[in-house]
Amino acid sequence: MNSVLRARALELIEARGFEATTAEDISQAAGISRRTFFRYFPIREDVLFSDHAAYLLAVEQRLTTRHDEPILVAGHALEAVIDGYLLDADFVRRRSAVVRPVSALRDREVLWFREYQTLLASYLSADERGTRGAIFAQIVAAALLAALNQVLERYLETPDGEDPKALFAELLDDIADSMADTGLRGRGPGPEHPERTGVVVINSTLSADEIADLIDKAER
Amino acid sequence: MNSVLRARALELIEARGFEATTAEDISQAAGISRRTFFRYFPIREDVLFSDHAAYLLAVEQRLTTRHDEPILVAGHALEAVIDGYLLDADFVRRRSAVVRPVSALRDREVLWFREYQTLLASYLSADERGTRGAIFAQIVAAALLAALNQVLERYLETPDGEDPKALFAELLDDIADSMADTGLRGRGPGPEHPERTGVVVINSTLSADEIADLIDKAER
DNA sequence: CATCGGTTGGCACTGAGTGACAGGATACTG
DNA sequence: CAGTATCCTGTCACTCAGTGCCAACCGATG
Repeated sequence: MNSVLRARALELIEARGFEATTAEDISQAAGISRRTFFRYFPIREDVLFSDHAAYLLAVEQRLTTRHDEPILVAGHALEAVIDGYLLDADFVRRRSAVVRPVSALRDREVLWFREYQTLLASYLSADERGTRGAIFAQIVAAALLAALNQVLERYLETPDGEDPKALFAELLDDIADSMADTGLRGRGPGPEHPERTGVVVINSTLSADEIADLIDKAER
Repeated sequence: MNSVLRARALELIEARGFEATTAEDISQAAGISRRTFFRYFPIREDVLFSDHAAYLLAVEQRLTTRHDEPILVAGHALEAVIDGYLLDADFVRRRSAVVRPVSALRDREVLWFREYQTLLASYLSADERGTRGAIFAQIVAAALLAALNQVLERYLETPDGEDPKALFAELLDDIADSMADTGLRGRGPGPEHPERTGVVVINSTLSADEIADLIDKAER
């Protein structure tokens, strides 16, 4: 039923536009009563976004069935959404065409993506101690979701573009790398491993000796 | 008027709760008609968020009146929001108390923050070439907004906590640093400054000599 | 058959949001 | 000053989202 409603709704909206398609219209087209429609979708806009509820479950699932660097686990979990989009490519493309021009729908979509973000953030902050950890978890989650969002958007607007999963994997790597070397660290910036020394040399065309020299000069 | 409405609305909502406060109630309390109320706030929830429209302008302003590393400019611009919160601390605290338990209001707030994000993203991607630049702009904007959001949230829940501007500055630094050394770069990862050499030493208790030694060994 | 939990439909109601129109205030012009 | 254009407000009427309530129905189970 759920998916019947979704299909009928999309057809009607494609034909008449979203604002001109009432809950009554959709229910009628699907052969149910208006009242029942609102039992399936307490918010009218969500007829078009029922898939996200499923993806959300899938993401949550994947968070628990993998053990690795937390950011990578989170990223891998998010791929469930890409998988969903790929499987349902036809629907998802048509949807995006009707969502884009309607602010109420765009807003609703943003809020769905927000769900993923809070899910990831709570996962990422689970094994982080202290306030800073929770903050960084939110930041990383936001970055991951922005990446996912961009990947999906690009996939939708250029059907024959880059492979979305590959692009996402690439972005995920970049994000994970970024977070690895700075204050945006999982286990807090330093105090827990005070004796550790890390050295990063970027884009160097210099020899080790010359670098050592630079360090000498920079020391204070 | 605008601010009168805001004040009356907050009082009523504090007293009866949001769902039980109709647009009619608010308009009446402010001495205007319901119709006029909707002229000020096409969406009822926005009575409580009128300040964001102003902040948004301030942020946009600041984006143009500073020249520096783009991420830092963006961060500096966002501080306008913190300034606003600090100036209007009383209102903003009472608001947060009524917003937190009401999902419709939380959602609306999320969408306001989304506005900042798209604003920053479009600024950040302005001088970025190519697809990658636009993607990274979105990611960075999302990270900055998550940071701002966390800062404000923490400020609201613990009145006597850390200085929000200081905390934000710190997070901004972290984010800017993260982006500086990896693929998440503004002007592309490296090729434009191939001769630059950067060295970062983290949490070192070692001397410069010992570090130079490490580099030697790591060299391949 | 009886009945019991879950789903549906019908009905009525509240309240958000909007279009149309009619004053009323204000400012500008000669 | 009178005349007029402009903007703001209130009134009325309407559509439609969303919800509570109750009655009917359906399938399973004893």
